[in-house]
Amino acid sequence: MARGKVQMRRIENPVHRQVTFCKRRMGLLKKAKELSVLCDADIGVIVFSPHGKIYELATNGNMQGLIERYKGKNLSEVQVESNEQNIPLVVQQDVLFLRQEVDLLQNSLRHMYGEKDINHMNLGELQSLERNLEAWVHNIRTTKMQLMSREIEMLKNKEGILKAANDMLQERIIEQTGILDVGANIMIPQVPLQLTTESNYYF
Amino acid sequence: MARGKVQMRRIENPVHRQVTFCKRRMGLLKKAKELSVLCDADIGVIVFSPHGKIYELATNGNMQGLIERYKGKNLSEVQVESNEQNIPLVVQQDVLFLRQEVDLLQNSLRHMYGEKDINHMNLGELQSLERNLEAWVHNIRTTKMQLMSREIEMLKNKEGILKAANDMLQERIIEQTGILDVGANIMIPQVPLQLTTESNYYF
DNA sequence: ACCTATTTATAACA
DNA sequence: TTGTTATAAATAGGT
Repeated sequence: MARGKVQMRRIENPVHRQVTFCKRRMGLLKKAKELSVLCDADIGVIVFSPHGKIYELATNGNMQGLIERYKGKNLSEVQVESNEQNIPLVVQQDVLFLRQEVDLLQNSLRHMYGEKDINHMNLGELQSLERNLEAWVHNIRTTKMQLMSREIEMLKNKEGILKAANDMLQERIIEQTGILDVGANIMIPQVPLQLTTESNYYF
Repeated sequence: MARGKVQMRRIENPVHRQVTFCKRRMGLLKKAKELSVLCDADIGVIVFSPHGKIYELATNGNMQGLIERYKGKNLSEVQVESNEQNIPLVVQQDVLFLRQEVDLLQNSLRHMYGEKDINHMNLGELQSLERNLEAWVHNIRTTKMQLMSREIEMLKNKEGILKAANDMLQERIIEQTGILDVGANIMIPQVPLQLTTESNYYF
């Protein structure tokens, strides 16, 4: 499609084929995601490479569910009321809980992708979602702090190195000129130990 | 992609959305076919329209086979689990399936922001993500508050109705028995105006 | 992986 | 829907 039109048949050169596979595969998945977001559609893409490797995309975050939906089949219904005697209560509760969790997460994913409204979620769902997001925000803050600590360390190192270099240069100038007060204007300003303006941007 | 760049979010105008869905869907399937031919890959694409209509492409001509192949590569690892004697196999399978689904969805949520792991994001990206999540949490809290206000209103109404009914019943009893102190035990307890225990669960 | 000359896809409009 | 066209995106071939 560029630097020359390509014929629609198998690319015989294995190197070219591999490169094209990689590039076009990424393009295909990108297009699928875009279609999903723009038009509020659920899309699943499965790609088997010639060597059997699998690449996949499920815009609702879960290929299994998509396949089930495609096949029009559902999980077996666990009849809580009628089967109580056969199935331990804990297991029933597990199933119910997991189903709720799946619904919640799918709802969340849909909202994130499609900007759908929260107004269709009930209080329990909102509560759970809020907890998840807060945990997520906490993780992000932790990661940010780690990154910033590293940045601060790095800046301190730089400062030390520059100061040493500066000292050295001053001495050399003194040696060469014999005039003492020249060095005063070259000194690095002594700022108190604090975050740089750039670092503060990230808060 | 033409006559103006488009933002990557749900197209609100339903006509535009439908047109774009039609065009991009065709584009996506074309790209999938091309990748399949050029690079000798097997590809399956499933598209659910917002109204549940299914569009599909299986380059080997058989979606079922593609799905079986996909499942075969994925499910074999997970099957090893403890067998509890009393629980029907279908239920065990349901639990396994749901657990897998939850994992996948959680993973998706976690990795959704640009498909990046938090640990590989830079400060700017983290900052942006944090802001987005905080906005989301804020929306959720607002929605929760609205829901709860409605619930409180409803409960107040209920209280009023019950109290009126109670008053009526008391009067009737007084009329019928002529004994005044019977009604005292039927009175609704006068709780201060506050959230119910059930409502407090949601904080 | 990164770069661009070209080819393709497609948004807006009719 | 379908067609047209100006423009955005994807990407083939090369580095």
